[in-house]
Amino acid sequence: MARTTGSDGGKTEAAVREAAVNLIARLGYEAMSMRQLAAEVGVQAAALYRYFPTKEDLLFTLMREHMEGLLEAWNAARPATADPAARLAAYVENHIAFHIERRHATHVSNMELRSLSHERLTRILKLRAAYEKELRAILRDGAEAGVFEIDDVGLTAMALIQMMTGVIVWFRPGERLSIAEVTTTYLSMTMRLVGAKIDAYDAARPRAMDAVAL
Amino acid sequence: MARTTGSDGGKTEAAVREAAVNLIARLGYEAMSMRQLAAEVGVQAAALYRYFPTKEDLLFTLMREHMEGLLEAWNAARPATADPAARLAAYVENHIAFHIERRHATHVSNMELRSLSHERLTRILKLRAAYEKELRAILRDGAEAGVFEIDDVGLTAMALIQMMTGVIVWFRPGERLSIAEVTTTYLSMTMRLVGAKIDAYDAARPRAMDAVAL
DNA sequence: GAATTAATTGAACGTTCGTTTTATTATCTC
DNA sequence: GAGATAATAAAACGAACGTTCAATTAATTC
Repeated sequence: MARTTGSDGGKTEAAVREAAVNLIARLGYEAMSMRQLAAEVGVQAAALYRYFPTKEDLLFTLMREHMEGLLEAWNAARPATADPAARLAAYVENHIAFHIERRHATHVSNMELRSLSHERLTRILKLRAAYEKELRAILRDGAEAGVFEIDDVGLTAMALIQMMTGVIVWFRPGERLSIAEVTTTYLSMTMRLVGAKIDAYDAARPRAMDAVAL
Repeated sequence: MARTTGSDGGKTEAAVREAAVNLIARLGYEAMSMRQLAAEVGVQAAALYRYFPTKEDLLFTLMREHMEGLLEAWNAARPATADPAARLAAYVENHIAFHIERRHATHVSNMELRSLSHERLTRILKLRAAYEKELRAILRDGAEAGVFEIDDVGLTAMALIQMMTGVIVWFRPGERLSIAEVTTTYLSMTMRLVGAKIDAYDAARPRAMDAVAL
């Protein structure tokens, strides 16, 4: 046999990406074989090489698009205001929503970095650094404006990101807590952690503005 | 050749364990080959099987001993007092000190769980659950006593553990910050996060007790 | 110092891996 | 409907994998 009826390169590639994210998240990059991935897609292993020249190319593509998607999501969600508390709240909300929605891709991007070549690792880490820099800027502005109480901006940024990203380790959709409840709790923990002077969680929500004492 | 002069089973086994932790942390369990590990120890691959019947046995042994060590360290560091803030401070200090000291082993225990058989995975997760239960008990006591302000004990415990364990991702001994500085900052972030009513960091240190307003 | 035990080597086993090559068939173009 | 192109199957490649086994030598025992 050769080309199968109804075969479509676009659909196959999309199916490969989705299956790869799930398989790598579950088994790990090294443990997933190309034959396993092909079987999941319903295709022979050789067919995968029409879309990705090597296994590492596939991994890198998944990671790069995940990180670019994260930066794009933040650029879309970034509020216009200069208020550090409102910006921090938006950052937290975007981060948690994005990571819960893409748990598997996040797992891959965080756990499989060591399987990339040096050059590609550097490119992914640059994207990550750009994203983290945004948080540090918010924390620095808040600290300088006196609305946050922060010992060490860099260290606090890392602590917050680890805390927020950690959600994907234990969160399972449809269990005890909803995404909204988790986000609310993480927001208040974040605001307390940075020593926010006002109830910035409410202040960050325009519809609740009038109820907040500024 | 066969047995080499000066060869000693005890020393070889210890060398295997140490090399395995470092190699698995750096390359990942699946990516590390038994031949690579043997070369690191200065021995042939077959020699490894005198000490560990399979590669997975080696992994499991490293993980189990790491988790047992963590529980033992906490049992040794656990303070006698009932004061939640003091107990929380002790938990944070012990957690950070232990994890920084054993960065590589922690990496292995956190990242390679999926390479364990179901039965062994369960055993490791039980040890982890026992350790996390200790933190939840502290948080619950503090919330009930009114010295902590906590929305959700389980969620706060997970957030704190993720935040604290995250230290091993970016901390490198001998760089900008010392272990003591990191611990101090994490302690104050923790106390703010749980809404501790008093400066529990100082309260947890007997020598500073008299300076704290109770 | 002979017998026993401990520690290791070197070679080999069967399997699986990522990848390549070639052939074959479906779909599209005109 | 013929020709071009896209999408896949099937088979094969050499390399590397975890593991086993027999042989060999060092250290220990008596």
